[in-house]
Amino acid sequence: MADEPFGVVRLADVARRARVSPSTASRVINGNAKHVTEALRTRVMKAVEELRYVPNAHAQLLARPQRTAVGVIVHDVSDPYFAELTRGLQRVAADHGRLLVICNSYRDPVRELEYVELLRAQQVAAIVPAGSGYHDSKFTREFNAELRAYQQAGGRVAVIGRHDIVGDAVVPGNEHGAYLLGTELFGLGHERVAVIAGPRVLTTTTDRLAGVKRAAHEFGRQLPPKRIRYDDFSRDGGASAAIDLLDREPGLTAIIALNDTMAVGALAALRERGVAVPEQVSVVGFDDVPIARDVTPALTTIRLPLVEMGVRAMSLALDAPDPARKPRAPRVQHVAAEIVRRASAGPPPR
Amino acid sequence: MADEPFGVVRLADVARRARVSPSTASRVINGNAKHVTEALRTRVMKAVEELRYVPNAHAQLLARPQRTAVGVIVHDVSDPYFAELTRGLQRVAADHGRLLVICNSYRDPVRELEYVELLRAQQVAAIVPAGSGYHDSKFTREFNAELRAYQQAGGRVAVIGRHDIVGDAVVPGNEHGAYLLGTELFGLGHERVAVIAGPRVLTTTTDRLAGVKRAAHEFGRQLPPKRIRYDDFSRDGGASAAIDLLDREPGLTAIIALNDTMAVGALAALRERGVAVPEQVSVVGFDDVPIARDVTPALTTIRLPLVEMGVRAMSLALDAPDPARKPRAPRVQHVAAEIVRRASAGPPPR
DNA sequence: GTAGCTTAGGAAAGCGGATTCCTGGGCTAC
DNA sequence: GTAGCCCAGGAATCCGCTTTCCTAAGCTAC
Repeated sequence: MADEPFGVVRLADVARRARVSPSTASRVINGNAKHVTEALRTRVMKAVEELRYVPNAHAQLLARPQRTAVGVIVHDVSDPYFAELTRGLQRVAADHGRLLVICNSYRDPVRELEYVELLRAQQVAAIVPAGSGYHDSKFTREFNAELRAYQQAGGRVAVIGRHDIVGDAVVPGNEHGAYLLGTELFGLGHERVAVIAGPRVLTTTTDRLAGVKRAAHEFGRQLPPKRIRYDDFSRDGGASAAIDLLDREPGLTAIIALNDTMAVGALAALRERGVAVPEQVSVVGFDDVPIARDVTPALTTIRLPLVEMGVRAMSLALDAPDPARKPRAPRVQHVAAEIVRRASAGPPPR
Repeated sequence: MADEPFGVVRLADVARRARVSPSTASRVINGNAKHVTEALRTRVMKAVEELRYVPNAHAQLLARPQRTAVGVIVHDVSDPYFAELTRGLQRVAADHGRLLVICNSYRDPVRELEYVELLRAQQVAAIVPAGSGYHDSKFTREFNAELRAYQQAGGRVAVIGRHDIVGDAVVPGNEHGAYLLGTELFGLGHERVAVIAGPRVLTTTTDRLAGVKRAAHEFGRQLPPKRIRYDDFSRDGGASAAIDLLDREPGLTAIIALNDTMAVGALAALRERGVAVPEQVSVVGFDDVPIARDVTPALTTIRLPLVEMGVRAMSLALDAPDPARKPRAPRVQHVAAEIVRRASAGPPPR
């Protein structure tokens, strides 16, 4: 601790202080100390200690191309859906001794593209694009081209929740989950059921909507456009959509929110209006985010094993694929959606 | 698009394809194209396009030491407290064109130390340790030494919510906020007030506890150890602490949870037990996390402007300090805590 | 026509480390 | 006593890119 170092400490500084060559210092630091005497060894370690030397990761990566980080591109980590997903991703990454770089695209396709480039530039070992795809074929093509170039160079790709993108994939049962929601509500006898949907451009919206429509169809019911409201996948989006829907058609008896965050917003809006849930209007969500059970009434929703999905995706990304497989054949894992019945849905008022 | 490239594409490949020297290619790509003819320029751009070339960031950083990323070390991004903080950090980082690397320490001091080393190795421009400090002087010393070495090398450090660490700081009014909580409850006439606290080793716990004690003292009340329960800063921690407290002393009339997540857990536990909030027992939280207003009853809590705190910290980290200042004098910004009265606290039952 | 500039663009020198290739000293073995 | 080995540890090369340095071609001006 004697003399405080100034400026960046480099390997050469350590070597000089230990009075050895950089080669020797490097060997000691990297554990390839087979050919180094104990005396030199300790001298080097002491120097490292005193100078608080940390090797320059960039130089290391250049010299020995060994990719250490992995990247995930999510819409927004502070959204509980992605927070849970990330937790699973992180766990596996950590188990593999990998650093997880988290990128928030805020649902901006351009930013998503930029992040792929950035992660590519960082030489990450794997990229995990998580979250909905976009109905935008130009973008999708671009995105795929970028990803393919990355794979070409040895990068691994595992996608969560998209089906339009190259690479291994973990695909949640969006359509099926929404179908379950529909059958639940129609089964309870609801006739005027409205849907609070996320942005139109997102494939998640489309997929889930399709599930609801299938259920409606099966029950011989309609889901006219006026009963569908598109808004942000956010609490406030859910709230304003609910208000809007109710203003247009006060006779509604059930609302299907296409994610929990929106459902929470809807709940808040209804409470403010003095509409009793589920006595007057039933509300259901999707995702089974942690807070779903803590709002009042507790949310009937579709459980997606979010952490598990993250775990699986990162495993796909990091476990080398079976070399016997056709390299171009991506592995796809479907995860089942199941309904969680809580207090927010009941029979329609009569 | 003609021939698919194979393997990693390097600058040399681009240069070869464009039939120019690597120097020229580099100049074009970096915009230093002053000395390059339009003809060559377009040829290079075309090659970049076709090959989907992305420069190796590590090589770039080595050649032109220009730090581009910033790192934040949080306990857990999926905790809403840190999610909000991160959102603020991210916003400013993005405005500065910086990539934000998020590291989850899961409240493990050792991991925190490792992450500092890792971020140092990555040559990040700034490190933002966010979240509580630890009562562990050996660790604190180590952590500081590591951080100081980083600063020595030109790195910037901005801390959120710790006071025992070098660098600029954003310090929330933990003690004051808790004091407000105390005065609120004692002011309402509660006498048997219990506290659900986070882990003992965290300075945040100590600070907030101190605030409650000050309020108690001011009101001539006691806060005996049996009314303090230490547990994880998590929903389940809050739930089990609440149960425990109530089992020991059924006559409690108010519970102060030292963060919202624990408060939500407490609320759930009480609901399960059939204890009415706030009629029988008042519950208050701390942080004003987004869900605080969506649980029932809506949580009376202490607002910390979390996003704002993130913004400020990252600004401190990225805006060069006034060169006139003494370099060793850290800038400290205090952020005020204010009480948000909602439905979960009321007068004690009589 | 030649001296003196300017400028496009190629060659080469690092950036910080890992690693391969050597060198020379200490052995063993005949 | 010397040839042949082994091994510790130093010298040199390379990773991919940026940038400085330099060369030579194209100008202007006298």
